[in-house]
Amino acid sequence: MTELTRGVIGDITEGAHPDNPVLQILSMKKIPSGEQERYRLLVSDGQYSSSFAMLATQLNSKVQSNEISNNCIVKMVRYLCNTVQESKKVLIILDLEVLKSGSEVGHKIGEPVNYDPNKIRQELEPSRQMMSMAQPQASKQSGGVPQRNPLAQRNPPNYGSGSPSKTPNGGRVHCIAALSPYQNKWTVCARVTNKSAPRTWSNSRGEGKLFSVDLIDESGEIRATAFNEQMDKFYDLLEINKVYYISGATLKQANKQYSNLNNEYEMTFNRMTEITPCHDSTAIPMMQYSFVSLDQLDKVNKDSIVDVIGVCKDSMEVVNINTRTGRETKKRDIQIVDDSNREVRVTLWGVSAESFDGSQQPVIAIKGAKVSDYNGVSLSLVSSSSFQINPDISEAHKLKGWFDNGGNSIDTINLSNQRGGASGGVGTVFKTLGEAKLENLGGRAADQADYYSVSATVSFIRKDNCMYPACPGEGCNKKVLDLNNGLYRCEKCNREYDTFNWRLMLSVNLADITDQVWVTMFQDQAEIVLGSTAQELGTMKDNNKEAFDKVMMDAAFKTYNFKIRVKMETYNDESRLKSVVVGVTPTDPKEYARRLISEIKQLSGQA
DNA sequence: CCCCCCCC
Repeated sequence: MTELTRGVIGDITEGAHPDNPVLQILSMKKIPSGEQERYRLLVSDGQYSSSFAMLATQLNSKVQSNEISNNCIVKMVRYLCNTVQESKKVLIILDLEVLKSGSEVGHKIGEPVNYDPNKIRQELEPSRQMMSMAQPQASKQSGGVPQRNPLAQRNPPNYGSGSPSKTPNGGRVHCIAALSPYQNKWTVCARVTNKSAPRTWSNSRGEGKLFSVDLIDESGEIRATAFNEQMDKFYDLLEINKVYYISGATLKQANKQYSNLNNEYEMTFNRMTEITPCHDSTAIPMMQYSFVSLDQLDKVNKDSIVDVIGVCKDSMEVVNINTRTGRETKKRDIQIVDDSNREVRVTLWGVSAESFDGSQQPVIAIKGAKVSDYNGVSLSLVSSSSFQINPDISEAHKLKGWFDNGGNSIDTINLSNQRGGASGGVGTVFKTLGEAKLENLGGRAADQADYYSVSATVSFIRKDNCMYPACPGEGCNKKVLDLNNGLYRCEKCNREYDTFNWRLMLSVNLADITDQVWVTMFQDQAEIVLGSTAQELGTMKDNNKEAFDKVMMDAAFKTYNFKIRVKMETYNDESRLKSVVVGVTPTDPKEYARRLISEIKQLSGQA
């Protein structure tokens, strides 16, 4: 039978820090606090009950998954007790193990009395007992009366693992998790885990420069930003991996769209802010992650920021990329896999891309990757992201063990199915034409393309102007002018040729059961749909109109999987969505039926 | 007070 650590709530509020105390969670309350929800818990040690406990936000998922529920018995593996508002105690549970589920226990154990530090401890009876499932022999040795854990009081009070509890001025160190805009006198002791490059901005509200850092302590994490003068003051002082006392910054609601740090607030340094290095800091953790298992990524919204960990199964070469804004940069795609048997593509940029070495198939832990819907799901690092190679954390060791013991040869599902993964075909997410219109694909921003795949039928092909004589110059393909003297002039190459190539630029209407759309198909795709080469068609067009018309006729009412790029394009101040087919394969009826079945299962909740 | 973050 699982026993509670009787009386331990009193011990903890008095400053003790026993290892692995066992409590029962009597009830939970969601605290309304902005976007980041928090749970306050009514806990019992069998003797006392108190609602002073809060769940660290990284454990919220255990409530949502019902692993933590009313009446469950938990062992507090990591916790800390802080004083807020002069004398109020708050217990923050950083990590716990559920020993017995709420449904297994089913009721409140004993008759705990509400703990009031000023009253109850004086009336305390002497036999406070430690009983735990983990130490049955301890209770036997002491003649059936379990003793308190002898290690219980060795740790210093308040901070579990010896983090500084005093500031250099002798004040108390606050924990990051307890910071809020409603508290104005505080000092935290925090490690910098990430530091951005300096950046400037200029918009209608003004211009300036800034940089930001991610700060963590044992209780939690927070982002801090320094603008203008504060950037000049603190940029060189704050170094990654070093620890600082920080006080007097502004706290405001964090915009979760741009961060996945587990904090509903973020910090802005101001002219009152003081930052001094801390040299007594071994216990401040190095990094805090909230990993999302790869099999959960398809449930995450596009553009979300997530932490992931995986084994780098495959690493592509570095390639040069020209961005839309004309800048040149480098990228490297890697493929990471985890023990949910999923793999996903991750894109690294710039220096990270160049220096990354995937040859030893390392574990990579990524903080703050951005979720993209390209080819299903893929991830991309952004400037606020960071990653660690083979970090010394349990998740990494667990994954490496899984990978080396068979995980590396498992047939995984590739969420970024560009390499012949589970769903095959032309890649990207399948939608109906109706869905593509409804989701406003391509309409989010100028010059921003969206891709989707659709199984659709060719309903009409425009014959007029469907092909043109093109420049035979290597990779040119521009339209040439027939000089009617056997020469053809290309304006782009600024020269005449004695020959030209036929190029197709086909305007095609596609239909499925939901809608229709006009798309453009260039050479390669048009040749597949027409079943003839551009050269053959060019000859027919000039010499055998009947054969040409027959090709066009025969091409209609055939069904393909089209991969379509949608983009907003503007001509003469008029914007319209333009759809270009970038891939065509015949629809395989078996694969199509399988996809429909899987969609039906998902819609009916069976998947 | 930023929040752009790239390519297929």
